[in-house]
Amino acid sequence: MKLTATVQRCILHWGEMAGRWGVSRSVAQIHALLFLAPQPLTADEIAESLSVARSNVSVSLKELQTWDLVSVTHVLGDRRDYFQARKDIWEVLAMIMDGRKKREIDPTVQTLRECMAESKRDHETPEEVKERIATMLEFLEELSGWYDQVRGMPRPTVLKLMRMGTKVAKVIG
Amino acid sequence: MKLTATVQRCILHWGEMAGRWGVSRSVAQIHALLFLAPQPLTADEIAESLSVARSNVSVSLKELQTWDLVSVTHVLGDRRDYFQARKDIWEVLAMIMDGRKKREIDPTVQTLRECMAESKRDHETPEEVKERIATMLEFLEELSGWYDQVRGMPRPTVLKLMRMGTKVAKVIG
DNA sequence: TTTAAATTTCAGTCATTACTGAAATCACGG
DNA sequence: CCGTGATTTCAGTAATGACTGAAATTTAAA
Repeated sequence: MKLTATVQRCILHWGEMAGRWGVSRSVAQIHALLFLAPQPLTADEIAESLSVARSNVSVSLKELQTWDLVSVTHVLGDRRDYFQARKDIWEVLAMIMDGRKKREIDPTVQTLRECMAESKRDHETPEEVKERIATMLEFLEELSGWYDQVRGMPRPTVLKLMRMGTKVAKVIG
Repeated sequence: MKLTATVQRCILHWGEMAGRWGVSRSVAQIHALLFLAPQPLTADEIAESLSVARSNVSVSLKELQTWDLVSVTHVLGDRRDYFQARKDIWEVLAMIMDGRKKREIDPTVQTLRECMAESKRDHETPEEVKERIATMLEFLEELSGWYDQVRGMPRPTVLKLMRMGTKVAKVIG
């Protein structure tokens, strides 16, 4: 499948951003391709379009599926898997945020809890330091709880809140 | 400087998270150390505490300063630089979010704008695809603007909003 | 059950990034 | 402006992570 210049540019940029986003270049490029593609693509088509090894595509698609960003479909009379990406950009962001929270925040909260417990019978560590750890743990837990609450809201509500911007602050005084 | 077991544990965890956060292990460890340290430290103390090369500390501290997470102080009659980290966890998060926005979102908005402009005189790319790019650009711009608004609010207001949780939605109907 | 297409696994290679240590530079006191 | 201590630069090396391609496995039609 030949890609148009505009599409290529997007895919390449996505790939360049990959490092900063904590995924490999291939994963990002494949996601960009599937996100833009009008119809689902087979793994072979993806490999050819992006000039990467077929096996690389396989692994990358697995990762995109663990992020819940890509799913598999089939066409009648064709044994091959067809892959498609979530097209709703809002959902895409939500999936990425969920993933980041799970991978970046949750393990840290876990570790900090253990550190707190451990520090109970630890008489070397200065109180000040223990307190700093405690504060940080509280903060992360509060943030985490807040995120879950917002995630639980219906999307139009969140959008409305966002669109009100600073006005919300005035309304609630 | 000898580190207590609890402190060590925190620093090591921070280091392990580093990859996912898009910084090097050293940068993360140094940040953790300075964040927990009761008083500012010299580069040499840091290098020794963490067993990393002095030059590595130098480079890492530079990076932490570009993130506005670490600053330099001095003590009278001592030519050495003393480094301290922001202790306010809220501020720390804000700095990290600012940095991520600047490095991850802003360049993407920029590129998408260019793609849009380019796609005007591009007759190969299907309308559907162009539209998808446009939608994503709009979304990122809206998100970006919203973030700036919230960043501009006084901290107590944001905290109040967060603590209200889902109640906000009910208040504004 | 056989066969062939489709997919995945994995060991090895390649590329990238992080880190070290020596040498160069800077900054200040004398 | 010389000398000493502090800091930075940078070339080389080490460590890490990504990618390839061949072999193994799975899947389903015949």
